[in-house]
Amino acid sequence: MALKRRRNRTPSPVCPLSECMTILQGAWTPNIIWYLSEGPRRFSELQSDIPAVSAKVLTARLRDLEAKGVLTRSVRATSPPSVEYDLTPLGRELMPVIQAIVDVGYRLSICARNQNRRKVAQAA
Amino acid sequence: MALKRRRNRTPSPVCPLSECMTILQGAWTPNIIWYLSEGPRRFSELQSDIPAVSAKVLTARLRDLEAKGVLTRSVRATSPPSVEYDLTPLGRELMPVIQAIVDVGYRLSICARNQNRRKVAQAA
DNA sequence: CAGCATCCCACGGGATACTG
DNA sequence: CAGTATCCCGTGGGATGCTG
Repeated sequence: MALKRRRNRTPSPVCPLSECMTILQGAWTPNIIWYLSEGPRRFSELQSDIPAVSAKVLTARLRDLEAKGVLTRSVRATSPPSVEYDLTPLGRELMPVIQAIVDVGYRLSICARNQNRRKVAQAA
Repeated sequence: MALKRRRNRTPSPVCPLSECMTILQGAWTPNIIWYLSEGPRRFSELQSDIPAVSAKVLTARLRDLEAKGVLTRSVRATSPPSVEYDLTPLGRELMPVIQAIVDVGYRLSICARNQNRRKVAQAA
């Protein structure tokens, strides 16, 4: 940060506010939390909950969230191995946040649509 | 979407929930909204509010948010041109959301730190 | 002042194949 | 079942330089 040799790799400027947002970083993170809100779920269950996500990314996001204390990962050493993910109390506190985003997001998308319509009308 | 020729460019799988999150997409978006919450602000003011952001990105995010109806952009055709950005009512509704994320995020970071300490203790 | 334009890199994420 | 490994691409974003 002090000296920036050419083409600095910009390690992480990130002010405090952005840092907080990293909790919900990753396109699938909110969905994962959402589906876990109904109770603990196994890896494959999450995969069918969110079919579009790849195993790699699902693993990555789950590990991230685990490290952040949003959820817990418990391995059951059964013959077909099974792993269960569950929200921590703290993770559960994210629910209203996500819900709020969904709410406002929905109204914003409607608003944007209307504005587009208006623009089209003006253009005509 | 229907037929996927090899190496599909995966246009945008995005389930509804993720789509809502796109409002807050971009590392600097929450900060921009945050600093606008205290009232309308000019481009250069936002730049000094968030020194780490580049002009390019700031412009990009502002345009995005404008298109989404989160804020308005008003050009004042003065001799030193000045542009003011202001939150829309809808944009202002994002404030509690961001605040909530900050709150939970703060406690999560503390939690993570404690866990690290615990792990270090175990390792020792 | 408030931006575009250009270049270039890092990283998130998809696809596919393989493993304990 | 629940991943890991590899490869590859698109995009977000930083740096620098230029303009109305």
